[in-house]
Amino acid sequence: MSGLLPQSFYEGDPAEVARGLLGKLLVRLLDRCRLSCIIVETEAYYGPDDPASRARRGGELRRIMGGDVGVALIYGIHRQWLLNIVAHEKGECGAVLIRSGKPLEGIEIMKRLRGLDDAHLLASGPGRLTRAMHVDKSMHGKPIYIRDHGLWIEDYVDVPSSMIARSHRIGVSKDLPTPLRFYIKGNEFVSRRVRGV
DNA sequence: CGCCAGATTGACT
DNA sequence: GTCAATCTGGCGG
Repeated sequence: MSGLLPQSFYEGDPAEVARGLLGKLLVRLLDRCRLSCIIVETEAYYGPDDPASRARRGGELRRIMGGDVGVALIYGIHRQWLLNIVAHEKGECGAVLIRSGKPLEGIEIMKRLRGLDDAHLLASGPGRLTRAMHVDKSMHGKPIYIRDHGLWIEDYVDVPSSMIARSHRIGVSKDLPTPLRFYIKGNEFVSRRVRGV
């Protein structure tokens, strides 16, 4: 079997993990069918000091974001489920939002789940990606460094740093000074909600 | 207990 | 361009 990312992959600065996830394969097992997307866009979120982080509000999300790394954190907003992976250094708090993917396996199933034919719209956006891969709240809190829950991440390609661009996070009103969105330069499957990006 | 804001999407005046 | 749908947790805006 190919390279399942180990839990240790997610132990590190959220921005570094977010960069490292570009080019990896997000895999979903659904009724013995493999759905997968190449991750092309991510964002890093930190703890209570990050004004855009859900951890700022405390509660369950903060506990999960400060807990075991490599765990799925599913965040419901505006009728969408957003997929995050808990990632931080020891004793810290943070997560990586998976924003966009390029569909690779199970494309016909994804088209059915999305009710769309255009591959460029299947998983280009955090809410679109979760719908295309049938990820919902039932995945919340589940480790993704094992295959037991039907959702995991595998090695796929190495993306050289010259191919990685960064920008400010999309849709946040109070961002940190550091750009924390990472994406593959020029990739057609990156979501485009900001003019000129 | 109700209201508000927010890491979005897609349909429509 | 504009707006509504709908989930979560903090706060009384």
